[in-house]
Amino acid sequence: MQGINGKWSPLLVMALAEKPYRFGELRRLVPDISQRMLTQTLHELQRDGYVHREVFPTKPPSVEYSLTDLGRSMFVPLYQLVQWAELNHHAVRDARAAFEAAHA
Amino acid sequence: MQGINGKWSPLLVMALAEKPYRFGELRRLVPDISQRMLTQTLHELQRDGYVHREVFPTKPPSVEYSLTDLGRSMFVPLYQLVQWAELNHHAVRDARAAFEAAHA
DNA sequence: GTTGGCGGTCTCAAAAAGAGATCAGCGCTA
DNA sequence: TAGCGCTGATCTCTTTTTGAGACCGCCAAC
Repeated sequence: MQGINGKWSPLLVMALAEKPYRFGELRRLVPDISQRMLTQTLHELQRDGYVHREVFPTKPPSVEYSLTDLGRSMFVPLYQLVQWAELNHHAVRDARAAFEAAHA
Repeated sequence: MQGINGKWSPLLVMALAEKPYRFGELRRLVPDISQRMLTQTLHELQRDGYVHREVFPTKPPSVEYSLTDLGRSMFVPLYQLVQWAELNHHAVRDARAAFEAAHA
Protein backbone atom coordinates (compact mmCIF):
# COMPACT_ATOMS: atom_id res chain seq x y z
CA MET A 1 0.00 0.00 0.00
CA GLN A 2 2.27 2.78 -1.13
CA GLY A 3 1.16 6.21 -2.14
CA ILE A 4 -2.41 6.13 -0.97
CA ASN A 5 -1.25 6.58 2.61
CA GLY A 6 -2.62 9.21 4.86
CA LYS A 7 -6.26 9.83 5.39
CA TRP A 8 -6.51 12.64 2.86
CA SER A 9 -5.14 11.01 -0.30
CA PRO A 10 -8.10 8.68 -0.87
CA LEU A 11 -10.57 11.48 -0.23
CA LEU A 12 -8.87 13.71 -2.77
CA VAL A 13 -8.70 10.94 -5.37
CA MET A 14 -12.38 10.25 -4.85
CA ALA A 15 -13.18 13.94 -5.27
CA LEU A 16 -11.04 14.34 -8.39
CA ALA A 17 -12.53 11.20 -9.93
CA GLU A 18 -15.72 13.14 -10.57
CA LYS A 19 -14.05 15.99 -12.40
CA PRO A 20 -11.02 18.27 -12.14
CA TYR A 21 -11.13 20.76 -9.34
CA ARG A 22 -9.26 23.85 -8.31
CA PHE A 23 -7.43 24.29 -5.04
CA GLY A 24 -10.12 26.31 -3.34
CA GLU A 25 -12.86 24.03 -4.59
CA LEU A 26 -11.12 21.00 -3.12
CA ARG A 27 -10.70 22.89 0.10
CA ARG A 28 -14.42 23.45 0.29
CA LEU A 29 -15.25 19.97 -1.01
CA VAL A 30 -13.14 17.94 1.40
CA PRO A 31 -14.34 18.85 4.84
CA ASP A 32 -11.90 19.51 7.68
CA ILE A 33 -8.79 19.38 5.54
CA SER A 34 -6.37 22.12 6.41
CA GLN A 35 -4.81 24.26 3.74
CA ARG A 36 -1.44 22.90 4.79
CA MET A 37 -2.39 19.26 4.33
CA LEU A 38 -4.21 19.99 1.07
CA THR A 39 -1.10 21.54 -0.42
CA GLN A 40 1.10 18.78 0.86
CA THR A 41 -1.13 15.87 -0.13
CA LEU A 42 -1.73 17.24 -3.63
CA HIS A 43 2.01 17.65 -4.01
CA GLU A 44 2.59 14.01 -3.08
CA LEU A 45 -0.18 12.80 -5.37
CA GLN A 46 1.37 14.77 -8.19
CA ARG A 47 4.85 13.45 -7.42
CA ASP A 48 3.60 9.86 -7.46
CA GLY A 49 1.83 10.35 -10.78
CA TYR A 50 -1.77 10.15 -9.60
CA VAL A 51 -2.63 13.78 -10.18
CA HIS A 52 -1.87 16.38 -12.81
CA ARG A 53 -1.39 20.02 -11.82
CA GLU A 54 -2.03 22.80 -14.28
CA VAL A 55 -1.71 26.53 -13.69
CA PHE A 56 -3.91 28.92 -15.66
CA PRO A 57 -2.60 32.49 -15.98
CA THR A 58 -5.83 34.14 -14.95
CA LYS A 59 -5.91 36.90 -12.40
CA PRO A 60 -5.39 35.77 -9.79
CA PRO A 61 -3.77 32.61 -11.21
CA SER A 62 -5.92 29.52 -10.79
CA VAL A 63 -4.57 25.99 -10.40
CA GLU A 64 -6.48 22.97 -11.58
CA TYR A 65 -5.92 19.45 -10.36
CA SER A 66 -7.03 16.37 -12.30
CA LEU A 67 -6.47 12.63 -12.17
CA THR A 68 -3.95 11.08 -14.51
CA ASP A 69 -4.59 7.72 -16.18
CA LEU A 70 -2.81 6.11 -13.26
CA GLY A 71 -5.04 7.96 -10.83
CA ARG A 72 -8.15 6.92 -12.68
CA SER A 73 -7.03 3.30 -12.76
CA MET A 74 -6.57 3.36 -8.99
CA PHE A 75 -9.99 4.85 -8.56
CA VAL A 76 -11.57 1.57 -9.69
CA PRO A 77 -10.50 -0.61 -6.73
CA LEU A 78 -10.57 2.37 -4.39
CA TYR A 79 -14.19 2.91 -5.23
CA GLN A 80 -14.93 -0.73 -4.37
CA LEU A 81 -13.45 -0.20 -0.93
CA VAL A 82 -15.39 3.00 -0.38
CA GLN A 83 -18.56 1.21 -1.46
CA TRP A 84 -17.84 -1.51 1.09
CA ALA A 85 -17.29 1.11 3.77
CA GLU A 86 -20.60 2.80 3.00
CA LEU A 87 -22.43 -0.52 3.15
CA ASN A 88 -20.80 -1.60 6.39
CA HIS A 89 -20.12 1.51 8.44
CA HIS A 90 -23.20 0.72 10.52
CA ALA A 91 -21.72 -2.66 11.46
CA VAL A 92 -18.57 -0.93 12.61
CA ARG A 93 -20.59 1.57 14.59
CA ASP A 94 -22.54 -1.24 16.25
CA ALA A 95 -19.39 -3.20 17.02
CA ARG A 96 -17.81 -0.15 18.55
CA ALA A 97 -20.87 0.56 20.69
CA ALA A 98 -21.02 -3.07 21.86
CA PHE A 99 -17.35 -3.03 22.67
CA GLU A 100 -17.56 0.12 24.71
CA ALA A 101 -20.65 -1.19 26.50
CA ALA A 102 -18.77 -4.37 27.42
CA HIS A 103 -15.83 -2.38 28.73
CA ALA A 104 -17.91 0.09 30.74
CA MET B 1 -12.91 5.32 5.06
CA GLN B 2 -13.33 4.59 8.72
CA GLY B 3 -11.54 1.89 10.61
CA ILE B 4 -8.98 0.93 8.03
CA ASN B 5 -6.98 4.03 8.83
CA GLY B 6 -3.36 3.94 9.67
CA LYS B 7 -0.80 2.10 7.66
CA TRP B 8 -0.83 -1.01 9.85
CA SER B 9 -4.50 -1.98 9.82
CA PRO B 10 -4.60 -3.08 6.16
CA LEU B 11 -1.41 -5.05 6.57
CA LEU B 12 -2.77 -6.89 9.59
CA VAL B 13 -6.07 -7.63 7.88
CA MET B 14 -4.20 -8.98 4.87
CA ALA B 15 -2.08 -11.17 7.13
CA LEU B 16 -5.03 -12.51 9.12
CA ALA B 17 -6.98 -13.22 5.94
CA GLU B 18 -4.72 -16.18 5.34
CA LYS B 19 -5.26 -17.75 8.72
CA PRO B 20 -5.43 -16.83 12.39
CA TYR B 21 -2.16 -15.78 13.93
CA ARG B 22 -0.79 -15.23 17.38
CA PHE B 23 0.69 -11.98 18.63
CA GLY B 24 4.30 -12.98 18.20
CA GLU B 25 3.64 -14.50 14.79
CA LEU B 26 2.08 -11.27 13.56
CA ARG B 27 5.04 -9.38 14.97
CA ARG B 28 7.40 -11.48 12.87
CA LEU B 29 5.07 -11.54 9.87
CA VAL B 30 4.49 -7.81 9.52
CA PRO B 31 7.89 -6.25 9.10
CA ASP B 32 8.84 -3.04 10.90
CA ILE B 33 5.77 -2.90 13.08
CA SER B 34 6.61 -2.04 16.65
CA GLN B 35 5.16 -4.03 19.51
CA ARG B 36 3.39 -0.91 20.65
CA MET B 37 1.61 -0.31 17.35
CA LEU B 38 0.76 -3.99 16.98
CA THR B 39 -0.98 -4.01 20.35
CA GLN B 40 -2.77 -0.77 19.64
CA THR B 41 -3.85 -1.58 16.09
CA LEU B 42 -5.12 -5.04 17.03
CA HIS B 43 -7.08 -3.44 19.84
CA GLU B 44 -8.72 -1.02 17.42
CA LEU B 45 -9.46 -3.73 14.90
CA GLN B 46 -11.08 -5.76 17.65
CA ARG B 47 -13.07 -2.79 18.91
CA ASP B 48 -14.39 -2.07 15.42
CA GLY B 49 -15.42 -5.69 14.90
CA TYR B 50 -12.89 -6.69 12.26
CA VAL B 51 -10.88 -9.02 14.45
CA HIS B 52 -11.63 -11.60 17.12
CA ARG B 53 -9.24 -12.01 20.04
CA GLU B 54 -9.10 -15.30 21.91
CA VAL B 55 -6.90 -16.19 24.84
CA PHE B 56 -5.83 -19.81 25.32
CA PRO B 57 -4.83 -20.75 28.88
CA THR B 58 -1.60 -22.44 27.89
CA LYS B 59 1.62 -21.66 29.64
CA PRO B 60 2.49 -19.05 28.90
CA PRO B 61 -0.99 -17.95 27.75
CA SER B 62 -1.22 -17.58 23.99
CA VAL B 63 -3.48 -15.10 22.26
CA GLU B 64 -4.90 -15.82 18.85
CA TYR B 65 -6.25 -13.19 16.49
CA SER B 66 -8.61 -14.03 13.65
CA LEU B 67 -10.81 -12.13 11.21
CA THR B 68 -14.51 -11.89 11.93
CA ASP B 69 -17.10 -12.17 9.18
CA LEU B 70 -16.95 -8.41 8.91
CA GLY B 71 -13.19 -8.53 8.59
CA ARG B 72 -13.36 -11.19 5.90
CA SER B 73 -15.96 -9.21 3.98
CA MET B 74 -13.67 -6.19 3.99
CA PHE B 75 -10.81 -8.30 2.78
CA VAL B 76 -12.52 -8.71 -0.60
CA PRO B 77 -12.29 -5.08 -1.78
CA LEU B 78 -9.09 -4.56 0.18
CA TYR B 79 -7.47 -7.35 -1.76
CA GLN B 80 -8.49 -5.68 -5.02
CA LEU B 81 -6.69 -2.54 -3.95
CA VAL B 82 -3.59 -4.44 -2.91
CA GLN B 83 -3.63 -6.23 -6.25
CA TRP B 84 -3.78 -2.90 -8.00
CA ALA B 85 -0.87 -1.63 -5.93
CA GLU B 86 1.23 -4.66 -6.80
CA LEU B 87 0.48 -4.24 -10.49
CA ASN B 88 1.22 -0.52 -10.52
CA HIS B 89 3.89 0.15 -7.95
CA HIS B 90 6.43 0.34 -10.76
CA ALA B 91 4.45 3.15 -12.38
CA VAL B 92 4.52 5.04 -9.11
CA ARG B 93 8.22 4.44 -8.77
CA ASP B 94 8.80 5.71 -12.30
CA ALA B 95 6.62 8.75 -11.75
CA ARG B 96 8.48 9.58 -8.57
CA ALA B 97 11.85 9.21 -10.28
CA ALA B 98 10.72 11.41 -13.18
CA PHE B 99 9.38 14.01 -10.78
CA GLU B 100 12.56 14.19 -8.80
CA ALA B 101 14.61 14.34 -11.99
CA ALA B 102 12.53 17.29 -13.18
CA HIS B 103 12.96 19.09 -9.88
CA ALA B 104 16.68 18.45 -9.61
C1' DG C 1 19.92 -19.86 38.72
C1' DT C 2 20.05 -17.89 34.56
C1' DT C 3 18.11 -17.54 30.17
C1' DG C 4 14.56 -17.09 26.98
C1' DG C 5 9.79 -16.71 24.94
C1' DC C 6 5.10 -15.03 25.80
C1' DG C 7 1.89 -10.81 25.44
C1' DG C 8 1.81 -6.66 26.85
C1' DT C 9 2.60 -1.78 29.21
C1' DC C 10 5.48 2.50 30.28
C1' DT C 11 8.45 6.26 29.13
C1' DC C 12 10.68 9.36 26.23
C1' DA C 13 12.21 11.23 21.73
C1' DA C 14 10.95 12.06 16.95
C1' DA C 15 7.78 12.72 13.34
C1' DA C 16 3.41 14.14 11.57
C1' DA C 17 -0.73 16.80 11.63
C1' DG C 18 -3.74 20.78 12.91
C1' DA C 19 -4.43 25.93 13.69
C1' DG C 20 -3.58 30.27 12.42
C1' DA C 21 -0.83 34.23 10.61
C1' DT C 22 1.44 35.87 6.57
C1' DC C 23 2.68 36.58 1.59
C1' DA C 24 2.44 38.88 -3.44
C1' DG C 25 -0.33 40.20 -7.08
C1' DC C 26 -4.31 42.01 -8.83
C1' DG C 27 -9.53 43.63 -9.07
C1' DC C 28 -13.05 45.95 -6.82
C1' DT C 29 -15.15 49.52 -4.21
C1' DA C 30 -15.37 53.60 -1.50
C1' DT D 1 -5.92 56.22 -3.72
C1' DA D 2 -6.59 53.69 0.33
C1' DG D 3 -8.45 49.83 1.85
C1' DC D 4 -10.39 45.00 1.19
C1' DG D 5 -10.72 40.38 -0.56
C1' DC D 6 -9.58 36.51 -3.54
C1' DT D 7 -6.01 33.38 -5.35
C1' DG D 8 -2.65 29.28 -3.95
C1' DA D 9 0.52 28.69 -1.21
C1' DT D 10 4.22 28.92 2.89
C1' DC D 11 5.91 29.72 7.87
C1' DT D 12 5.52 29.13 12.69
C1' DC D 13 3.64 27.12 16.83
C1' DT D 14 1.12 23.61 19.32
C1' DT D 15 -0.90 19.21 19.77
C1' DT D 16 -1.32 14.49 18.41
C1' DT D 17 0.66 10.25 16.67
C1' DT D 18 4.33 7.17 16.03
C1' DG D 19 8.69 4.86 16.83
C1' DA D 20 12.44 2.89 19.92
C1' DG D 21 13.47 0.65 23.70
C1' DA D 22 13.27 -0.67 28.57
C1' DC D 23 10.52 -3.18 31.74
C1' DC D 24 6.85 -6.50 33.63
C1' DG D 25 5.22 -11.35 35.65
C1' DC D 26 4.93 -15.91 34.42
C1' DC D 27 6.82 -20.23 33.51
C1' DA D 28 9.79 -23.91 30.86
C1' DA D 29 14.21 -25.41 29.53
C1' DC D 30 19.00 -25.62 30.16
